[in-house]
Amino acid sequence: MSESSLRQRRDVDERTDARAESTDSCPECGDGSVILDDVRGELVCQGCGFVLRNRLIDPGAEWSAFTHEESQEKSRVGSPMTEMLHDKGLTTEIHWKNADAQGRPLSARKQETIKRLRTWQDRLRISQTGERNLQLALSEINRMTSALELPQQVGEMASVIYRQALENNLVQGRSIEGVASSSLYIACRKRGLPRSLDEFETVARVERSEIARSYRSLVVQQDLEMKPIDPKQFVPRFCSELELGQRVKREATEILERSGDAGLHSGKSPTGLAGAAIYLAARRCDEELTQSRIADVAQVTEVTIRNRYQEQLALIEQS
DNA sequence: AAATTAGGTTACGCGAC
DNA sequence: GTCGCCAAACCTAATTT
Repeated sequence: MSESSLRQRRDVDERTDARAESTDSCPECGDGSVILDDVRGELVCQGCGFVLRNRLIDPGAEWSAFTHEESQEKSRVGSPMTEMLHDKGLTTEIHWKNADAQGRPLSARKQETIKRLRTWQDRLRISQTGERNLQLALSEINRMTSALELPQQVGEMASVIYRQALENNLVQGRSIEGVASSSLYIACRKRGLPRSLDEFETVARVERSEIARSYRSLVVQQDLEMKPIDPKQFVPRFCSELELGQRVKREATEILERSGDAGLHSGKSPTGLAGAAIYLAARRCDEELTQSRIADVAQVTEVTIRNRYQEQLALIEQS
């Protein structure tokens, strides 16, 4: 028996849940000789051949390592799959640097070879129709995700939305950047981390109206049911930008809760509503906050803050 | 700083073509 | 599809409290 099969045997023993199953007795013939066939991924009875479970997925690494170096050496695992690269990060990367894996420079002859390989690699990767389109869109999504300081997950989601739009020929006739922007905009809202169109405009390469237009068509054509933005979702972000306490945050959320129930929200800009609620909450909590500062953060004018503030104040006071 | 006011801009829905 | 129009929300800017 070779060394590697010895190691495999030990791996099986280390999989505690698998071992627990393997000590169970077979429901068919009644004796206790159920074993794990880790090549086929099945639990089988040695006596009668009955398969208890198949298609088991081994959640562990397929090798064992006891030191960090060993783990580095044995790992054949690459980067995780990501939606944010047009090939989901699965094709080969050829580094731009003319050096081998140890960092030594390549000979002139080798450099020529690598250069040719790079050319072919690029052609292979981008050749199919639509791929160029996708690549541009995804790098755009990637860029804006970082610029807006959004978690990677949101970018991944936006990429999925964009792929679907592309499949359904919705990108035709409008700009790639526009559809990419609105994909991210939709992903933000779906994840409950809304960014206003104004914020998008500052990082996008297209106008606000264009983002809005492709947003509309995406929502309508793809049957993405979008609920209107809940102003409450802006509260945590605005409060932390203004370094306001937890009390203000809670109070503001409650105010929005109530003004929403009273039907004060329809048609009004959610950032304005959130801003006014925070302003009102800060006053009630005796925290320092001018209209001009909150207007700045919420990206509406002081006038809007005032108007919403008055409405909310009237509602709070009558109770 | 906050409020008030006036006048201009914009996005949106709707119907006509 | 797009043109034209409307009403509401918001904006800017000037002025007052």
